[in-house]
Amino acid sequence: MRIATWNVNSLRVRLGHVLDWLAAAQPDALALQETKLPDEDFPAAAFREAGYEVAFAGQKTYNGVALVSRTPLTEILTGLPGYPDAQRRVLAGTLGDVRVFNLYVPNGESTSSEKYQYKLAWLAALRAALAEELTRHPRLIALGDFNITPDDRDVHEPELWAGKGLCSEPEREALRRLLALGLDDAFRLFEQPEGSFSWWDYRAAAFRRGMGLRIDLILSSGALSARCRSCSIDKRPRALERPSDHAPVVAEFDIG
DNA sequence: ATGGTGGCGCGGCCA
Repeated sequence: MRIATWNVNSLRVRLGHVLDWLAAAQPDALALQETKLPDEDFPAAAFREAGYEVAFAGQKTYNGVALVSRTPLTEILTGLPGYPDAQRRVLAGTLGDVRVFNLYVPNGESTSSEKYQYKLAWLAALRAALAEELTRHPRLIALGDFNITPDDRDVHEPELWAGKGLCSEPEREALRRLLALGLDDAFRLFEQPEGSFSWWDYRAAAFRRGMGLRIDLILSSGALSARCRSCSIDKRPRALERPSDHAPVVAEFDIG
């Protein structure tokens, strides 16, 4: 199974890029974040014509997540159980015997922001939800825009980012607590080039200058990590005209 | 250079 995640920063603007990428990369499933579309505007027909089923949980202007997959998802869940939230950030479903969680973790802004407290509370609720799901689904993948750099290898200039939002110790600790449930950062199961990032600010020519962060992650439960054959970032779409500020991340698992 | 760019949607928020 080939599965990918991509924060597209408006599916309306990026639909062409996404369809082109699906045709080229041929994933079995793709998790999208920041679709920024109400459900009535979701371009389901375009995906079906490309041979993909769709599930989505969107809203106007902000947030919004979707899963496109070769076979339809079952047991679809939106949101985190016990954590009422108007922001559409979670969409889970089952493919075969694999439970898939598509996540758009709150950005958190700066560490002094109210949004940062929301982010940490949200991550605690996510941890509880994943812990419960893992009791029933030993094969689980949680992927998406985590808005957290796991460690300083994932930061272009760690001294500049030290302690700041996306790189602060409480956020990294929250991520480690997710991993402690029995999940692996699939990217780090393999040797990777230095300076591997998945997001580059639109400003200051950050992509051209290689100034990015790795905040888009694919976490796999141990049962799947043992079958993970590769995990990589596809930077090519970030170099297109009018790109998303994120690149897709892809993992391949020997299952099925 | 305490800025810069982009999406949404038309002023200001969010990333």
